[in-house]
Amino acid sequence: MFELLKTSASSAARRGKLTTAHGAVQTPVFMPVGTQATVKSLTPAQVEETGAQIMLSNTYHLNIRPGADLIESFGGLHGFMKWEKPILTDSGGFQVFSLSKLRKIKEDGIYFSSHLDGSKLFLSPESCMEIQMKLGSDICMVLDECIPYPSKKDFVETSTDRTIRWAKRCLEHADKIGLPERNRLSFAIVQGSNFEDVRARCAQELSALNFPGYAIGGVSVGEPEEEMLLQVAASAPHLPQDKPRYVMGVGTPVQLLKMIALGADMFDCVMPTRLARHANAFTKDGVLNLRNAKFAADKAPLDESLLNYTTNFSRAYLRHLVMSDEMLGCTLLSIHNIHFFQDLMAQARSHIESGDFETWSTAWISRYNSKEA
RNA sequence: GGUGGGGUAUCCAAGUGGCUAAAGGGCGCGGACUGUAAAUCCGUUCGGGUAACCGUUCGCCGGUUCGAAACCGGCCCCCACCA
Repeated sequence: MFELLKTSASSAARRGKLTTAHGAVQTPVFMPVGTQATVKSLTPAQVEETGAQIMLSNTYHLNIRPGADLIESFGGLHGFMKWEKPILTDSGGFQVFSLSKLRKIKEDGIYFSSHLDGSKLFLSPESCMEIQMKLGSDICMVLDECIPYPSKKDFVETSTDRTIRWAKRCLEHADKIGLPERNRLSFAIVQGSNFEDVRARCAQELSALNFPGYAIGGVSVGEPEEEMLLQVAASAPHLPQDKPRYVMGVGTPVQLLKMIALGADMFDCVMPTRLARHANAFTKDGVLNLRNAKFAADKAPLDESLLNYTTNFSRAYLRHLVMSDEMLGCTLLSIHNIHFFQDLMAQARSHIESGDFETWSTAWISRYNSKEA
C-alpha cells in the first residue's frame, strides 16, 4: 500500500511511503539494479550501507539462469541472494527492446531465444507473473512491450493496446495465483512512445484497472532528454494520485530531480553501477572520469561532503585501481555512486517535507551543470 | 669459437623492392554509457600544420637501385643449440 505523506505546493513533487512484504520504502526512491540477483561488484551489506531501501532484479535473466524453480527452492530471491529488503522484479519487457533480435511478439506473449544458448523461452503475461511469484518479488511488473524510439504512430498504438491487454491479463492472473494475499504488489506500465495522446490514453485505461502501482516505461530508449521529460509529463497526471509512480530505467541525477517535480516517486537505473565499472564517479559538480590523467596525483576524495567507505580513498588511488583493472575499483566506485544517488533522494525527500524542494532542486541542478570538479 | 634464429614506432608484433609513416594487439590519451547480452564499446596514438602537405623513422655505417624497413657488404647486440 502507498501513503502520500506530503505534496509540494509549487510542483507535482510528492513525499510518500510504500509498504511491501519486506518493509517500507520512503519515496522518492532510487532503486539500484541487480539484474542477475546481484548489484554488480557489491555485497548485499554494501548495497544496504549506501542507503538503498529496495533493489531491482530481472525475470527474463533469472528465469534463464539459474531458473525460477531453483530460486524458489531457496526461499525466493531474498533467501537466495541474502537481501532482506524489498525487491522489485522487471518483467522482461525491457528485453523486448534490448534483445530485440532474439524475440518474437505474438498476442499470447513473447517468444525469446536465450541470448546464452538459443534455447526457447516463452514469456506470457501469466507465466511472467508466476515466475515473479516464485522469485518472491515484492513488486511484480506486468509484461509489457518496450518499443524503440522513434516508432511510427500506428505501430505505437497497436503495441500499446497489446501492452494494456497484457496488463489486464497480468492483474487477473496475479489475483488467481494469490499475489495480493501475500502482499505482493503488481505494477502496470504506461507505454506510448513519444505520443502524448497515446500516453494519456494508456495511463487512463490502466488506471481504471486499479493496480497497486504504476510505472512509466518506454523512456530512455534513445530519445532526447526533452522528449523523455515530455512523455513523463504526459503520463504522470493521468495516473491515480494515491498510487506510486515509477519511471523505469532512469536516469541522470538531473533527470531524477526533474521527474520528481513531475510527480514521479520511484526510479531505477544501471547508470550508477555501470558508470562506476567504467571509471566514472558522480559528484555535486558533475561526473568525474577517473581515467583522466589529471587525477593521477589528486589527493582529494571523490566528494568531500559525501561520507561513505569510499571517501577514505584518494582520487589518485581510485584512478590507480581503475587503470590497473583491479576489481576493488568497481566496488569502491559503485559504493560511491549508489550512495550519491541515495543521498540525492534523501535530500529530495527532506526538501519536499520542508516545502522548498523546487528552489533547492534548481540550485542543485545549476551547480551540477555549471562546474567541473 | 661453430651452427641456426633474431634486432620494426612507448611495449609485443606483421611486413622481404614502389600501393608503407609502416597491419594487428597492448600501454597511454580522450569520449560514450539511462527497466544491464556492458569490469563494455568507440576514437586516437612519430614530430609540425585546420588541411593539402612538410620533416624524421624500421640496430649502426656504407653500397646497389629511378625508388629500400625489405637486396648486398662490414660492424654491434640478443636468443637457442653445439664445442
